[in-house]
Amino acid sequence: MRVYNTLNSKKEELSTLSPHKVKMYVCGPTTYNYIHLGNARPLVVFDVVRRYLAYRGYEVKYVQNFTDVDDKIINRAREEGDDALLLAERYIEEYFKDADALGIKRADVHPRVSEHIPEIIAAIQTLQEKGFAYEMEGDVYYRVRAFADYGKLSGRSLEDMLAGARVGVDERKENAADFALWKAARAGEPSWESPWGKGRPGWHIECSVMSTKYLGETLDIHGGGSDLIFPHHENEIAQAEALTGKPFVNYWMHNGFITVNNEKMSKSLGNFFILRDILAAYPADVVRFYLIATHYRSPLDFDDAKLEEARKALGRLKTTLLLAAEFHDVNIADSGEVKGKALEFVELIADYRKQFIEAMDDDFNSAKAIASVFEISHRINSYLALAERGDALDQAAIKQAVAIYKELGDVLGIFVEKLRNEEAVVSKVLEIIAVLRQEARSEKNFALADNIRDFLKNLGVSMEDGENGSRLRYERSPQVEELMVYLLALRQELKTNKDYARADSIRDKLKEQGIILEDSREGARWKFADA
RNA sequence: GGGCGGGUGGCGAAGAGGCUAACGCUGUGGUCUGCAAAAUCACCAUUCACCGGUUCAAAUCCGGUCCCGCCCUCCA
Repeated sequence: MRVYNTLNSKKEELSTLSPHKVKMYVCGPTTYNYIHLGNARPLVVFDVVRRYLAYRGYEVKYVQNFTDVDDKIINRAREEGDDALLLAERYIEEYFKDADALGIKRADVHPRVSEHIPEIIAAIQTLQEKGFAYEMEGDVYYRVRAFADYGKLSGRSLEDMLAGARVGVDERKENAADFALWKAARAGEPSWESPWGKGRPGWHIECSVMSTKYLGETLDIHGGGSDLIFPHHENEIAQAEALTGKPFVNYWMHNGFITVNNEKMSKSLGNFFILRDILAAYPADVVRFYLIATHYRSPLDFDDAKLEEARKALGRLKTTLLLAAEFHDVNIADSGEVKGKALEFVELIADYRKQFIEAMDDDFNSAKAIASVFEISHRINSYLALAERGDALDQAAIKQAVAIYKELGDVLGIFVEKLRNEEAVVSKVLEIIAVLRQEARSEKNFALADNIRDFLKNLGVSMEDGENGSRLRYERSPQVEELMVYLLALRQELKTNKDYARADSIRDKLKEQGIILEDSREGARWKFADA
């Protein structure tokens, strides 16, 4: 398994500290707002990395922090007249809603800065004792000159940096590149007692302290967006390695940015899209698919058309699941064995799984891996087109192929059922049925009208005809499934009677409500348009 | 100014010395179908920003040119 390591700009064979175990840390968000799409990329990317490592037999310990003490949070809280820590807490909760929707597995530990102040103070003290830090009027700075390897991650020398550094240099610092470990408290800010007086931690120290606390002095993998390479990760290395004298991280992984019109999506440019808004318009698995259909290190340009394309592509993959489920017949005994043509087919699918693994083994190339998933989808569809529903061999072959297909889909996390409001759907479908009956009545097609009323009655839905149409009352809400089964059967009857106008009208009305009907030789199937 | 990364069909996107340059979207034609959709079959880059070089062999390596993005300031 090979991993691209930012430390030396090469793909390297993954060799973990302990066999079959991975210690992994990913920089989490500063929680002063809802996360935007750019924040979502590393979440999804490293979630896939984590799932894939687990799939390959690694036991992964995954830590992701929350920066809940920071200038941004303090400013935001001040604007809103809120308490900084409470505000941060609130957005942590919102963060989890988004992450859960995207199918991101929770980290084993989600440490927060505010809960690690003593450890951070102790670390700064140690740095000071070792000569890597100095205090200036309640502020503590890291002495970059003292760390010989400074710049090894970002590939720049201290001299390079000084040439460019001219923005707001604090004259008190020994060196322009020195960065804050501890900031003296200003009025109205959250602060903690320390040997340097009241204050709070600088941004970079938290990650060094919390990652090593939960994962040990050396980590296998540390991930984050590539905008963190400098200065954040460079500083993390300087701090952690000065503290422990050991290598901090063996593999540094960085994801590329999301751009809008080829400009980086960022909070400061203001061209960002709140994930919550995107999720209101597109299912989470589509967003997830969009994010991993491109290699994680490549830039990814965002616009609606891209999501639309992802929706269609993923829809194709899901159709295969639907077709296979339709084909599956519980009444046919499955010997579990396949031979002949069926065996060849299953072997072909297994071969694509091998290709999938090869792609993912090569620096988590999910874009390439997805190609194998499409191949499998395609092969299953083709096989299905010729398969016999009553054939035990075909049943077994499809079952095995689909198992592989789902297995790979789950590694990527792209086959997620959308949670939906069942009641809302039911009332929409009921409405359609009611209108249908109304039309039948006005056309004096009482046989059909009564048929509908009887069906509803059996479900516990009563229909009371009044002057202005009919009123629906029901004690318990019927299932979408049973309504659809009925509606489809009814429509089939209409089709048999060549009443195409009415049959098409049903299809159109359902489509308006986000339900797609597709006729096939065996009958009709239905699905949600956004599933 | 310094440090990175990139330019592949109509679009998105893999490929990093040698199989017909994956895969998806779009488009075209056929099958299926009452129609639609879905599925299926077939077609759609002699060519990988440009110029030169290395090699039996280059989209892939080397040199140069032209564009584009990112970092050097909070940012995933």
